[in-house]
Amino acid sequence: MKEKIDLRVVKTNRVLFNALITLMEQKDFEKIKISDICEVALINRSTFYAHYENKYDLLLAMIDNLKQNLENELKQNKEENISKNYFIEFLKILINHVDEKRTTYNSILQNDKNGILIDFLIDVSNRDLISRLKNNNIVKSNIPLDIITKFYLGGIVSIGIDWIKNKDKYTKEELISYFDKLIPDKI
Amino acid sequence: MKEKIDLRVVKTNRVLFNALITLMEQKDFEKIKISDICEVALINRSTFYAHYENKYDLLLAMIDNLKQNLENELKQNKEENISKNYFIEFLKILINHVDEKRTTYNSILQNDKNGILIDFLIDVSNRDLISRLKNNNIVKSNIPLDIITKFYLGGIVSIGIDWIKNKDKYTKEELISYFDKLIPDKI
DNA sequence: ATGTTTATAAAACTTTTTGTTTGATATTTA
DNA sequence: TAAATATCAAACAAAAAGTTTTATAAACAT
Repeated sequence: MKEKIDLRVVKTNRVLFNALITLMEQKDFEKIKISDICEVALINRSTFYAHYENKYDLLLAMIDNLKQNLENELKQNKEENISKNYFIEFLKILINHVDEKRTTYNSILQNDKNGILIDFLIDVSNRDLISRLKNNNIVKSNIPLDIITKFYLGGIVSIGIDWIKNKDKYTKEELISYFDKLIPDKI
Repeated sequence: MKEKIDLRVVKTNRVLFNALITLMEQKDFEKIKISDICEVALINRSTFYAHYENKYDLLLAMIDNLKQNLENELKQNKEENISKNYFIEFLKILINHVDEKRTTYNSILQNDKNGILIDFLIDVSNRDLISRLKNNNIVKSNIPLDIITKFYLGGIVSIGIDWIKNKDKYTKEELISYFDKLIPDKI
């Protein structure tokens, strides 16, 4: 039941993905025209429409493709390497994967709306968080302070997003108590 | 030097913000037309262009407005309340703020591209992370497991994004060592 | 190697959406 | 109440999206 994909289709997908990445490095996703993509990809606009409904559709396909690549790399490693320290092993592969496709990931991250939210949270909460972490082991480690704050604020935002999207999963009080436990206090 | 803003402008901004939020709850930002926004806001399209260049411009203004609200609330509390536990105090205000504007924040988060990346990272790394956290104090606390993983993966993504955007700030090896220190291992 | 299938290109076209301009009207400010 | 100016209405131009048709070329199957 394996469906063979026409070589031409594979090729078209590749040039479309590459064109999108190239353009996303240059400008906002919003401002990219389908005709731009086709021009860079050197394909006809009607061919684009034969494959995708719009540019967002194309973006999702490209991201899905990335995910498949990563999953393959992880799978391959699992078979070869039988290390005890799974998580560090996982991180290494992940980081290499992202490093190799850095421009792609960067272009995806470049124009996002969440990032704006996170940035303003960092902006607004930095001082209070640092005051909590002060005199703590973490701060005494040789990790740069801005890395530490990014880490904990990233965690907060991540749970916060979950809380926003799932209103009745837990109360505000529970949320606070989770943060209180997860973020190290003075010792 | 205070510039007074015409009441009509204030009103127009408000209806535009509200219209955008309403529409973002219903569909992708990509698919929202400026004419949609104006229709919902009950203003003329030429009025829109008198204030904003495009819908992304409007979105940024709306988010900036949110930020100002939050900052005011924080400032007000700082003056009134002189508690020792600054960070928990901060979190309470933040959470109340987000809770009150939940639909707004939700609509912003609904259609983002980073979220897709984070989701697939969660998808792909869950098992390995849990295996690391197992037999650890954190997992033994009464925090739900999916909250814990969201927290640490959020932290990882947050630093990861920083690393992607600032190529030469630190090496892959340093990155790994940061994660190794920040994420609790078996005790 | 050859006939068949099918993806792509080309071009012309319709529709949608954007963005601009004008002058009249209504609202705010002082 | 007068002056200033934001909004509206309507018509317009231009850009981009999306569709359709036919011809061509590339990949596939046998």
